[in-house]
Amino acid sequence: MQMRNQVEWVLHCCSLLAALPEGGRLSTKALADFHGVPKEYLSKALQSLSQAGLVEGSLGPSGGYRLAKPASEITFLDIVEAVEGKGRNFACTEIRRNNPCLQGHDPKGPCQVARIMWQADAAWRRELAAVKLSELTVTLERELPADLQERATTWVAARLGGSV
Amino acid sequence: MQMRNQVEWVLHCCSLLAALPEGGRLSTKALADFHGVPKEYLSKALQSLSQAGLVEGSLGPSGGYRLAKPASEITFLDIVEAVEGKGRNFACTEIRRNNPCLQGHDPKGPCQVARIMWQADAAWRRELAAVKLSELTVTLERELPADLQERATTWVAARLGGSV
DNA sequence: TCCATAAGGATATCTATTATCCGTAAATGC
DNA sequence: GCATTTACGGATAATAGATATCCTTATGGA
Ligand code: SF4
Ligand code: SF4
Repeated sequence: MQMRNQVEWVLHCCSLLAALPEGGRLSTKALADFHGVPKEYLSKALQSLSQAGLVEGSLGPSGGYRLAKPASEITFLDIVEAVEGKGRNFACTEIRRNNPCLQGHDPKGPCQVARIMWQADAAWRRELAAVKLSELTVTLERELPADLQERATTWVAARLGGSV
Repeated sequence: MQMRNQVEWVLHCCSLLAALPEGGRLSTKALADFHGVPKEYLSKALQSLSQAGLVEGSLGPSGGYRLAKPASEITFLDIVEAVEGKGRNFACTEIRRNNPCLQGHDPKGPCQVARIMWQADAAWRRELAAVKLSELTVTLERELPADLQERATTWVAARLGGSV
């Protein structure tokens, strides 16, 4: 039971987008190069973010992605669910209905087993919902020594799109 | 990101084993029939439980499984981890090392992103660890009307192994 | 007009889950 | 002893899901 790699990718991407100057954008290509992941596949993940209303894509040269709302209004849960889906991590396949000696019984609603598993799932989501993207101030970049941090900034600046 | 079906299966199996009379056992076949799942594959899951020290198997006719310790000393987390593994649900693939403009930097330890994801994972496990198998008193069976509950009891009794 | 880009459909590749099969060894009853 | 029943483990097949690539379309900017 492991999350997709896309989750790690988009978290890094969002962290980068959040650090962009006002009005700036980054293209899929730039994001893919920066993180060393396949561009086409990352594109799918970014489209998921876009459909979830977390980022906005724009076309044409100097196009690319930017956050669709302030980083303080985006939570980790938003990002994770955009890529991973909102489905619970415990799926009940209703095996109780297969029971040979209980045919004819039509149980209504989930049982205690499912309730407990879903409660744990809810705790996980609650934890993620409590962290805003804007709180991710100590990102990959910020944890770097100053010189490397600047190198990254100029690398990004050289590829900036949008109306900066 | 979904858990295996085996998790649902073994939770039901443990619930059944916990309700067994002292010294009683149930074979893989009985457990598979009761839940309507493939016997051979369920067997793998039960072997996982056995290796985790949660249940004890015994050979020969009237053999089968029983809990290896009191239901009050087994948590949901024990059961889930036995089948699903102890690995975290967020795997860091260290994509930060792919970064073209940060070569030569050797980051030590996980970043803030990973820490947050792992914290949520920990919350999920904490929730599961807080529920003992013995607290699962309102199980599938107990939520049934009395007549069906008795039918299930006799069905199980007819297949009981061990020294009852 | 031309190019760079997001978006989405189709499809291939790879990996993990699900499932089945068979052989071995131990316990039970005869 | 002997046949039967069972857990256990290895090998393998079938299926679903994640990963990755390719191609087409529409749009915005120069
Ligand atoms: S008894 Fe609970 S876990 Fe089992 S199939 Fe029904 S709802 Fe799902
Ligand atoms: S920066 Fe964090 S999430 Fe990204 S690769 Fe490193 S440890 Fe993993």
